[in-house]
Amino acid sequence: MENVRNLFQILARNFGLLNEQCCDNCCGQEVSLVQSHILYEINRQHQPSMQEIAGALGMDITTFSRQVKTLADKGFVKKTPHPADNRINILSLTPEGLAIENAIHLTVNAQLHGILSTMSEFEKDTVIRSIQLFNDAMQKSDSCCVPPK
Amino acid sequence: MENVRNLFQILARNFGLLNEQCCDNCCGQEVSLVQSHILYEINRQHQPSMQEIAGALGMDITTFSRQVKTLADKGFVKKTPHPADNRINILSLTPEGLAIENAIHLTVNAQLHGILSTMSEFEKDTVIRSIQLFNDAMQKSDSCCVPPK
DNA sequence: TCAAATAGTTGCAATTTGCAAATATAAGAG
DNA sequence: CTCTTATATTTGCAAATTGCAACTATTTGA
Repeated sequence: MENVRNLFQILARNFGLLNEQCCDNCCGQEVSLVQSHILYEINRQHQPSMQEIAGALGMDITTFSRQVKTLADKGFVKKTPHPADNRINILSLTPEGLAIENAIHLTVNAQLHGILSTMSEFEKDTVIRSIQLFNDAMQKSDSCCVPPK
Repeated sequence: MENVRNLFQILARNFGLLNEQCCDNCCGQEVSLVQSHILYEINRQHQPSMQEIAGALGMDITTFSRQVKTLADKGFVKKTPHPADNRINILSLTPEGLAIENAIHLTVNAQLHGILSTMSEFEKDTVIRSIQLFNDAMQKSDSCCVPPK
């Protein structure tokens, strides 16, 4: 009841390790862990700008700019000028980028399901619903998870 | 039921942001995020060696060695040669290191409780129990969360 | 007693990071 | 319409982080 931090710290660490390993396994030296986060978020959003993705990930925009350039050079991400505002670049995944994102997604998802498979149906449902609940609560709380300005 | 990855990806990301912000807020330029992870794990284990902490965090031992040196130079971590084996260094927090770790712990814990406070008692309990359950399942699963050899 | 194993540290060289300053474009005031 | 200001993104640069290979120091075991 008290030590909530421990739970989340360990969870986040373990998921991070799993994520990193999966990333290594499915896409070899193709993309780094942070780059995989970028692919993930571009895929998730609808015609996002650089700012939007960088903001969602809490990344410094200059660091982000360079990482996107790397991904674009590798042919995984495409930058399209916004039709109504040339300052803005719309980001999208190329077919190759999408393939990598999908590979990572399937691998991570399979690992997670493997872990959940040790539980009863009821427990599994409860765990999933709980995390959903917590994510929603986090989203609503503006005191946190808002990247610094 | 299907898309478990999304849930964990977002959870881990948001907790990461929260963790980072807390770290900035309580200890200013004192320690970086990775260094805070090191303090956390040293505090958690009982007379740990370098290998044990680096292993738990999935960090490369050489990177870890340098980070520990930085922390030792700052006076937050102490390295004590193992009495029975001089190759091994036992790591421990200095009072200053412990103070920082405690400050981070309290801040993160408070934030998390703030988020949980928007839920009913029942929901709160369920969420906490669920994460406990999942962490245990992860620990048992040897297919993941085992840093690459 | 000496060859292998183990713990940890350094020498690089590449990558990543973020602040400050620059560029490019758009929007608004007059 | 023109000039100031705001917004989006990129670069310069210098510091911090990373990891592989090689090295040192100790211990273990044949």
